[in-house]
Amino acid sequence: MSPGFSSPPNPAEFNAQVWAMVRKVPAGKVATYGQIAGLLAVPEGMNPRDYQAFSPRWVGGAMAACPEGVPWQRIINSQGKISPRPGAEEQRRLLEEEGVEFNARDRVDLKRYQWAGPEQSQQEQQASFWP
DNA sequence: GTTGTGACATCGC
DNA sequence: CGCGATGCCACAA
Repeated sequence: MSPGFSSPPNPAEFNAQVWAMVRKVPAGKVATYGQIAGLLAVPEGMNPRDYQAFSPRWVGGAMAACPEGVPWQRIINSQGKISPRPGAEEQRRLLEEEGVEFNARDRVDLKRYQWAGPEQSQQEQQASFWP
């Protein structure tokens, strides 16, 4: 089910921000939960340290309810692997179609495929596409 | 009221 | 570099 791990102050709004950020991730790139959480603004009145500690879970919770149109497949954990969940194979297949290479251990090289950020997303798209 | 668990992150070996 | 184990909060049984 959706545990919702510690609901953020405004779950609906937080989820919307997460989805918006995920939509900015270009094809062929991947982002980690913590990265997405870090790109989002910290809710007021909340200790950044706590936010950093739990926001990744909230991102996960948001992905659990991700609507259509959101490239949820590009969001993986900091280890560069797909979290063990039903549909993981589907996710991996989709990423491979986008050009993301998987290691022999079902792992992605984050140094190479991790999303640089929302500012450089446009450059990434129109600039050099990998050989 | 208590126990277990979760689309993660980080530290240690 | 890779893999295993631990911790955080809140909510469900």
